[in-house]
Amino acid sequence: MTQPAGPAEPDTDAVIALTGRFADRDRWQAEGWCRIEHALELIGTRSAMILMRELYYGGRRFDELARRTGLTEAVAAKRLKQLVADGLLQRRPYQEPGKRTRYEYVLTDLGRELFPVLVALMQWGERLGRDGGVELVHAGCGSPLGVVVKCAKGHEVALPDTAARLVTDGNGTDLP
Amino acid sequence: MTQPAGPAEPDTDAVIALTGRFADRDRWQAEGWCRIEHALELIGTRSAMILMRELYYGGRRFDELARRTGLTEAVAAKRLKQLVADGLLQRRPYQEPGKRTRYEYVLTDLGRELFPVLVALMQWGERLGRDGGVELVHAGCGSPLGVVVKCAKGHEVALPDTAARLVTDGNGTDLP
DNA sequence: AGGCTGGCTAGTGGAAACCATAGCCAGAAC
DNA sequence: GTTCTGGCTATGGTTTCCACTAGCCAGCCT
Repeated sequence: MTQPAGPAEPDTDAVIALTGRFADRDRWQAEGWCRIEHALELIGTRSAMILMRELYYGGRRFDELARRTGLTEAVAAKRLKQLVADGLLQRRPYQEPGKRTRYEYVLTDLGRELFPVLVALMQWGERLGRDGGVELVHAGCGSPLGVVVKCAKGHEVALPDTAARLVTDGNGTDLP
Repeated sequence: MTQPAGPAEPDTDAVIALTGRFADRDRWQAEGWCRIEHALELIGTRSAMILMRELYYGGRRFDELARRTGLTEAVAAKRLKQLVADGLLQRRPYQEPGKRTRYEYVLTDLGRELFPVLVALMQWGERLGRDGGVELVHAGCGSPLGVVVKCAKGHEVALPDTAARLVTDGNGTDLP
């Protein structure tokens, strides 16, 4: 009667195994230390993410970006300015013949490296089962794109039994 | 004189190549169709994302989740309720001996499948170069985790020259 | 019976995100 | 010059996010 659901479902343990100084969860906290939080400070808004999407699709010019994301020009201007300041985009002058100089927004290396995040989000969004939608496929073979979790040595980390260990960066700073 | 920056930097073309009916960008729009937008409706807030992080670290109980994310209990309660309603988490009763029945939050399959998104965000967050931070490593070999963009047939898609084609889902619905 | 504790809920308030509308400015076109 | 256009900026409003404080309720402990 207690824990009726106990053995019925496979015990969904933590995906990330904690070892070493991280084993005792009462003695550390990820808040403020987490790289996810750092990332979200830059691209944590819907407008930032869908502007990046539009840039991956090849959008460059201001009014086109605003129109195709459905954002108002005010929001688009503010967010683009922030993305440039944060180094994801570069504002670059261009000039069509017989036109005045204008500016376009192009991805920097940092911006281009966000691609796996977008792909991962798309892949997960597909799981939600809403119909319609746009899907990315590999240009070479035509089959859909996704992301795979791997370690630096190339070992693929399977999802159901993903295990990991936490480390700080090299400089031995103490945990908060 | 025109396009002074033209050949200087490698032309940062669209990461995603558009072909077929998508080639003419004026004739379609991703707005409302994009799976990224669908995904962001569920996990587009900072609180949702860091609660998921805490669940991956093994957090389960309400006050622990609230405390370790740094969220207020009010926000944590609201967001957890939403995550349960959206199917990322499951609210499950448990009872420690001599205590009353309580509820814990555990990841569902849908929630567990979000893991690549978190890893991708962490990987990108590392690029931001803030010092400190928590990093995930492969439990087996100890080297850091990341994500790799791959197609369903297993071809790895290199970042600098990622190419893709857009498709609708099978049912041939027309584009907006 | 009264207190304590875990797990919330309610009220308030500030800040940020977003939308809508309107206006501004530089410079090519006329 | 005047107009037109692309690329913004400004103003005002609604909604959402989040923090802070306070309180509630179930049920175990005494």
